[in-house]
Amino acid sequence: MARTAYHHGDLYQQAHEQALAIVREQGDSAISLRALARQIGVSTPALYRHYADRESLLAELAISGFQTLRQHLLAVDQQDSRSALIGIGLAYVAFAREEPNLYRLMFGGRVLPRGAHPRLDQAGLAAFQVLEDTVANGQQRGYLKAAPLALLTAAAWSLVHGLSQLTIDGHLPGPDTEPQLAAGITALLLDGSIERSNKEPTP
Amino acid sequence: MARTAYHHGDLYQQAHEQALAIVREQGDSAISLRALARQIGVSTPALYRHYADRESLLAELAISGFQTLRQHLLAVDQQDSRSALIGIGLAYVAFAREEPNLYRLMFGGRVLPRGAHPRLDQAGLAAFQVLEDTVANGQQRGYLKAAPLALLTAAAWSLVHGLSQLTIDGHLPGPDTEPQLAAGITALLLDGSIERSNKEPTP
DNA sequence: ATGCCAATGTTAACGGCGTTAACTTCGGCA
DNA sequence: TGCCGAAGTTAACGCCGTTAACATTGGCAT
Repeated sequence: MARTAYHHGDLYQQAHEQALAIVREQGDSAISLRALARQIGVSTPALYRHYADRESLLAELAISGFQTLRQHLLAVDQQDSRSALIGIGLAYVAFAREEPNLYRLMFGGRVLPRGAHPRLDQAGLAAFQVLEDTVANGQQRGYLKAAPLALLTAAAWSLVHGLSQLTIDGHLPGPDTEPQLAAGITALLLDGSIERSNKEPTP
Repeated sequence: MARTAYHHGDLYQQAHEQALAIVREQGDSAISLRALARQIGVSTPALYRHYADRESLLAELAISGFQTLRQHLLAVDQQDSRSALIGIGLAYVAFAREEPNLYRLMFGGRVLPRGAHPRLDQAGLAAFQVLEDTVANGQQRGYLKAAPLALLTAAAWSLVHGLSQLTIDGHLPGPDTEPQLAAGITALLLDGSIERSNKEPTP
C-alpha cells in the first residue's frame, strides 16, 4: 500500500527504526506505543496493525539485535582455534558494551519470556550456534578437550554472557581495563578446556 | 506508632513482605503500588510515607535478595579450596534457580541502575565479597594461580552469573541435567586457574 | 472502466498506573 | 494538657496499553 495523506505506507519499518533508536538510547522501559505513534505522526492504534502488542514490538527489536550479534560473531577469523575462541569472546563482550540497552532487552528474560515469540528464540539460537560451531571445530581439530560439546559450549557461553552482563551493569572495574580483562578471563577458561600439550596443528 | 483503625502501624514491613511474595511469584513487572496498597487495605499514597517511589521499593527487595544470597554463599564449607569454589558456584546457581524472579530483579540493571541506590550497591558488593574472599583464600593456600585477584574473581563471578542467567531463562538443556552441568563447568574454569601439579595442602 | 474488499488508517473510550497536593488523625513528649 | 510531627486520607493530573467501531483507499476481479 502506497503512501497517502491517510495511509502512511511504511509504518512497520519506521516504527521499528524509531523504537530501536529509543531502546538503544534509553532502554526498553522507555518505549511507549503512544509516544512512538506521536513521534511518527500517526494514531496509536495504527501500530496495532503491525504489532500485536508492545511486547511483540520489543521482540522484533531483540530479533534484529540477535541478527547483528550473529554477524559480529561470524566475522571473527577462524584460522586458529584458540584465537577464534578468544576472538568470539571479545566480539561478544564488545557488542554488549556497544549496545548495552539492546543487549539487556535481548537477554532480559523478564520482558521477553522464552517460548512466547518463536522467531526470537530462533534468532537467539542462531547466534548461539556460531559459538557452538567454533567450539565443535576446536574439538575436531584436536585443540579442545574431548569433553561433551554441550558442556564446553555452555561454559563458554556462560562466561562471555556473564562477563557482558556484569560489565554493562558496572559491577566490574573501570571500562578502561576492559578488553584485557575479557581476554584474560577467556584465556583462563581455555587453559582448563585445552587438550594437554597442544600447539594447534594448522591444517 | 501503634496500630489503630486509622494508623496501620506496620505498613513498611508488611508492604515489603507482600511485595517480595509478588516478585517471587510473578516477577517485578507485576508490582503495582496501587494493587499492593489495595491488597494490604491501605490507600496508595500511604506507601509513599515509607518508600520514595516504586523503584525504591524494588531496590529494598533486591537488597534482601542479596542478603539471603550472601547467607547461602557463607554457608559453603571452606575446608578444601577446590570444593569451596565449586560449592560456591553451585550455591550461586541454586539460588538463581530457586528465586529466578528475585535474581532477575537483583541483576536486572535496567530496573535498578547502579549508583541510584547506594545500599543496594553495598549489598551486592557484600555478596560478591564472599566469592572474592574464597578466591583470595585459594591463592594464599597456593591452590590457585598467582594471577591478579581481580582477574580470577571476575572470571568466577562471570561464569556463575552467566550460567545462572542462561539457566533461568531456559537457554540451556533441561533443568534435570543442571547440577552436573554447573559442577562440570566450574571444574573446567578451575582447571585453567589451578597452580600446576597441585594437591591442596590441607592446613 | 467499475465496483468491491481487505489492508491500513482514524476517533473515542475503558481501566489501570505512578505520583503529588492538601487535608486528617492521633500517640507521645514538653 | 496541649501540640506537633509521623502516618494516614481523598482528590486529582497526566500518562499508559488496549479494544471497539468507523473511515479511507489502492488494487483486483469482473
